[in-house]
Amino acid sequence: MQQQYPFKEIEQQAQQYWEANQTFAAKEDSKKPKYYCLSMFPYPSGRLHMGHVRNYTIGDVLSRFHKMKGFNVMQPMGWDAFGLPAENAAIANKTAPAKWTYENIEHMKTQLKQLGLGVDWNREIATCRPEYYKWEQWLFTELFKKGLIYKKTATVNWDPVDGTVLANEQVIDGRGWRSGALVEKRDIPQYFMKITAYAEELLNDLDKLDGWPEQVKTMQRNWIGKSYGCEVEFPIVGQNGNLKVYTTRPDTLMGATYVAVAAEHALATLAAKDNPKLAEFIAECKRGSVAEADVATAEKKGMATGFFVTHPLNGEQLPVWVANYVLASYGEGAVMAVPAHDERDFEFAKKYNLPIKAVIAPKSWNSQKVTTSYHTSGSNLNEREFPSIAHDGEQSGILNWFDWLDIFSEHGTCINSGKFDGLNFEQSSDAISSALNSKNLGKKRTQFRLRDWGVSRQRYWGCPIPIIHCTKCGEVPVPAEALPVRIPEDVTMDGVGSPIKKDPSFYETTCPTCNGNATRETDTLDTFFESSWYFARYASFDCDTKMVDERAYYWLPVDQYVGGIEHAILHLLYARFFNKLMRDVGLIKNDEPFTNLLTQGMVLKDGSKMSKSKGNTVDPQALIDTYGADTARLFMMFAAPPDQSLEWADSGVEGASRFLKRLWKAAYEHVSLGKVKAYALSNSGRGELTAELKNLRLQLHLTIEKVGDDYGRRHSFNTAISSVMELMNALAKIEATDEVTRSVRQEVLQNVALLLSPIVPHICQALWENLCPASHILCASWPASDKTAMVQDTVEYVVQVNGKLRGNLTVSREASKEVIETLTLAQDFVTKFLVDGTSVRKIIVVPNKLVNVVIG
RNA sequence: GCCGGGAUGGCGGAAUUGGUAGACGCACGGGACUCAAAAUCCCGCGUUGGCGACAACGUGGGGGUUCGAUUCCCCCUCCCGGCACCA
Repeated sequence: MQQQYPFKEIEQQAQQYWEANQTFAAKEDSKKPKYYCLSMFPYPSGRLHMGHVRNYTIGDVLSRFHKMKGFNVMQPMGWDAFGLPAENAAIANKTAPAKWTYENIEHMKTQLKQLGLGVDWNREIATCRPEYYKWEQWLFTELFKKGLIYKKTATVNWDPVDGTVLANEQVIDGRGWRSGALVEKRDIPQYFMKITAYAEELLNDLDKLDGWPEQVKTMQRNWIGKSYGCEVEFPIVGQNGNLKVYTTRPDTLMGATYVAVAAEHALATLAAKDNPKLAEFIAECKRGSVAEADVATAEKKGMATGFFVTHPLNGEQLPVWVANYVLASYGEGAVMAVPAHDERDFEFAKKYNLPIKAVIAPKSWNSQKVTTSYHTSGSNLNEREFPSIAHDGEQSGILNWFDWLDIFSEHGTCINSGKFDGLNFEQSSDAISSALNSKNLGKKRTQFRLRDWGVSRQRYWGCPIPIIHCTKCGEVPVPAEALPVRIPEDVTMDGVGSPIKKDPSFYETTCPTCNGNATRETDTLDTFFESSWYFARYASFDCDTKMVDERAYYWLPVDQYVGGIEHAILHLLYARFFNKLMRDVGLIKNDEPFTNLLTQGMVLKDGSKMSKSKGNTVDPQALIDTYGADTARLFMMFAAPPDQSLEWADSGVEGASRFLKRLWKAAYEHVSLGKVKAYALSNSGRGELTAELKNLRLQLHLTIEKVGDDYGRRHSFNTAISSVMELMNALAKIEATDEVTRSVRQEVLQNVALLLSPIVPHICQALWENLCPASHILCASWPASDKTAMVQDTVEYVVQVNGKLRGNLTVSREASKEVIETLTLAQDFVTKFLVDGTSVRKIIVVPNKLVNVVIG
């Protein structure tokens, strides 16, 4: 054994050993419980970043731990290889996106191998390979035939100067990132997947996902957004037909004072026909990005259309406005505005002097005497008198208008609503919807916020959409035997549009149905398409006859999925959707793809996400070169719990490296004294252990329990490491070299190697070779704790007086509550507080923990 | 704007079910070793007062529940992630 910790040598040897022995090659084996551990595959951006190191180390720790626990583990790896950055790099470097991508994959694969991941590289996939995307093209055609994919127009960001569609990311402050031109919204026909047909199941099945973080399930629930409301129709004055809106607050219908439609709404278009000012306003609304965050934070603007609608219940005529805060894509693209009970409507009404009419009061308010209708043009808006108002027992005569509003976006009791007065939310919703129903002007309806998934992209570096357009036969899916539709890889990118859109050899074809001249679809699929089913392909990575074969029955669902919290909604929802689609075409049997989910936090530097644009990246390669993979892995796992963001610190790496050096040194000094068998009770006939060694063994076996629990249940790798550090600190204090001490030291070191091997596998394998030359660490299983070593004779209690720590009390393990109370009251640090006629009011004893004496 | 998270010493974090706040590590200070430095080892290290024993304060801010709150409830501030074409 070398005296210095030779990390380079150790890591190379271990990695060669794993490769030569195919240590991590996964095989179906019904005798063992399977454990499919999947980390989100990387986009091959060029070099590994710290987020990758963190993600893949977490996955590797869990994989290796479960392997030791006797599971049949599969940990695969692949490449999410289509995407926008390849096109940008290709334009910048004048190379083909494919070449750039394949070179990046080669480089990053080398880097990943240096991390020492227990990955089955035989199963490697890259989504840009025809063997892979052939199958999603096949699924696309199947779903198209089933009617689960359809075409409709959708809005995109259009750069009028570059003549290209821009991603939301490429729109900066409403302008194209390259051209600087004002971006326009443009409607083009695109393919959509009917994810809304699965909305109910996607929502309900969240309840089955006990192994998912609650926050992720909540985000998905809110995203799917099932709401119970009412559709209301407002007859349009002087026109045939009604303006339909959807509302979750039918109880406020009597307070509606105007109706607002999106700029894209048909009524807006109609009104703009002979109203140039309105047409200009609509055009203005259509400038800027389509991203919801931009729309929602924009200043609220609107313009009257000149149309009026009739209130379905009270017959009042309400103006129709075009408003930029109404989303065309949600509900009906039109809303009834109730300024008194909706903050956005209120802000809008104030700005444009629209009436505000309060119709809901908190439950305990005296409704009859409340004056409720005001116009914002009044000069004394901010101080209104509301006579006889009692709010939850509190008397108040004057209310600020803004307080009034604050109170009233919640549910309450109807006021100023005629026959609905006095009804609560549920009652008035029922009564108002049935009133609408009887007039045939509305009904109850559930609504999802979730929209169908637009999968068309006007880009080159993606999977071609397998549709042929024939003037006679229409849209014809490419027959299975003609798949894949290959994306040509040898292209030049000029920055203006997609090369395949200008390449007749790609798009000119014949119709599979009538054999006449036809053209191929030149849009490609959203790259989320590829990442929505790769987890299933790993099980059947080499199957060339089916998308997935019966091996998927064995491996699926994924037992543990690990990836960034930023994927909490989109990727994870699409993958769940695809799992159900594949189930429904008979490929797999499970309902949900990922049984357990661990969402890792970001790696930050100076408080913000490491990114090239911010220039605050730390290259993991330098870290591995200087300190080795084990140090990199140890630091990553030690610096923060996996689900929290991790602040990068160079000095912390130094500390991790120091610990491994100390560990190596401790083993070296021990081994250089010669062989010794690990202490165990069965061969303990060497007399009583000293108290010191007994305590060390107690700590060892408590640590074994804690670390197993931290890995398996808590995923708390940082505390697992710190408890092993404490154990090593305790071991370092023992200097004796007699046979018994050495046997206990051997026991500790052997177990430390096992406990740490999921995190720092290379050094642990080398330590084991030296500690136990006859065996191999990969054959060793997870250690069991020795219960007899953990029996303690005494218990230490914390003693509080009035909740403040005042001392400690050591009692025998069997001491009764009464004995503990008596002993506590005999302590000086308790009695000194018993002065001036005070007495003991109460004694609280928390078994094995704490005594609190309440004195008063 | 909406949805979801987060905030604890100089720093990263610990406290697992309401029960010792600050484990473990970093940084820093002192000491040992050394001609010296690095490395290594030992000691100290929330704030304030005190020679000390000890005492008071202390988990983003304000309120509440409790014998006891970093933990539960209400309100607020700031930061992070997502918002459907970045992946």
